[in-house]
Amino acid sequence: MYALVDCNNFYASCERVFQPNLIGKPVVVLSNNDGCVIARSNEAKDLGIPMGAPYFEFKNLFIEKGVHVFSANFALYGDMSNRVMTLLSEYAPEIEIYSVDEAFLKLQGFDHYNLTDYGIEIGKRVKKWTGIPVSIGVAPTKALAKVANRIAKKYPTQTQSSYVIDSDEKRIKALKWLKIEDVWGIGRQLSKKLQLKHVSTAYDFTLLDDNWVKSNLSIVELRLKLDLQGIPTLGLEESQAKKSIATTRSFEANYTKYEQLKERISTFAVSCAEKLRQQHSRCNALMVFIQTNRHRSELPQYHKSMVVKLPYSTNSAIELSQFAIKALKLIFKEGYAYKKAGVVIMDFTPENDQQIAIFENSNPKHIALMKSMDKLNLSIGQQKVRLGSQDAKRVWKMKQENLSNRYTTKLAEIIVVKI
DNA sequence: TCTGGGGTCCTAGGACCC
DNA sequence: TCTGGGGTCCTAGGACCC
Repeated sequence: MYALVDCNNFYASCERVFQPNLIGKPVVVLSNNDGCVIARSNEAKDLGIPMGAPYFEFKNLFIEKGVHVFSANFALYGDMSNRVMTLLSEYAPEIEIYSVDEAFLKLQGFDHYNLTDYGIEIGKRVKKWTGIPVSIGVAPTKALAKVANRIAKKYPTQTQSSYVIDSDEKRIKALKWLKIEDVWGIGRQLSKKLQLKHVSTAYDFTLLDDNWVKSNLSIVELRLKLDLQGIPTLGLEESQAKKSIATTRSFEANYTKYEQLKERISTFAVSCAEKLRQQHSRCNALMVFIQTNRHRSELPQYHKSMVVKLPYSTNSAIELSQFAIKALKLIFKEGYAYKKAGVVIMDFTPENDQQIAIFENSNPKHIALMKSMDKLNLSIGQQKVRLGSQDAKRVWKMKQENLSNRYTTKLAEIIVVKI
């Protein structure tokens, strides 16, 4: 059996751990730049606030309804996530951390356990030790565990939020209840396509012909279908090194000058390089993109990206920044108001089996230099040591008007309890 | 005025090989 | 007049997830 443990309204719940007076009240968390809503407490959902709601459109409603608003505090959420995952890994021999707020546990050798009770026990422990409420779905396959989790979330009883699908009757009942567009792996396009075939529930989907699914949709949907039928097809995935790493941002204002974008692109490349060194890889290609504001269709639009194959593999911030700027130079056009840009690095090779190129190689001196840079930034603060091409005067700032403290990762911001 | 960020996988089609 | 068959690799674009 697989258990899917999912934190309820994760970011909103993280904020509530440190402001328990907000329990029972509507809470939302905003994206970077305080752009749009990315997490909502149940009370906020009940007010009809949709996922992705633009803050500026909903600001008045928030004030009127007393919604508590937070800017995204990813340092806090990341740390809280680690705490939850560490705890969960004690409850099963194998665990797949599926996202920041979700994990699959493989419950092998639990034949004599009451899995509903086991789920409740996990939930209680996580709540008590981290303050985060979770829902738990248990079933013979991953896709069905997702379904069970939805039921646990939707119908929590007073003290528990755990549901087990352990018979075919329960499986069919659950699948008949679940709308096709709510199935894990069926997004907007696929559900539209399926509805044309008169598939409106997950159960209808499992009745389709395998060949039809494979040839009209794809192998992915066929695997999903089998998994929903109770035939384990999706296994636990091992955590592996990333295949691409991205740093992209929307800007608070529009940028029209090349120099402004150059600074941003350089900083993004430096940030990618740092993440790359953390996983001990080098990259062999990078992509740079710039784009205007797609929400301003009355303005001239321009989207452009460029992939650069590197002449040698590297994880040096200096070299990646240089290549990224070269690419930017080629795609930048005057006369547009740029709103967003990013750098994506890909095609990784391990740090320590570097191919020596014939003509050009990564500067070997950068290895020691990057080590020092990482060490300094780790001890004195992020981005304290920067390249000359980066924001020397710290002009660039993200809009974060309602940022909470980094309670768990910054000593100066630790929670104070008055007794 | 103001609309996020970071990933994965699959498919189709083109280029190329013998 | 007549123009094969079987592969691999790469890329762009699209779909999905959180």
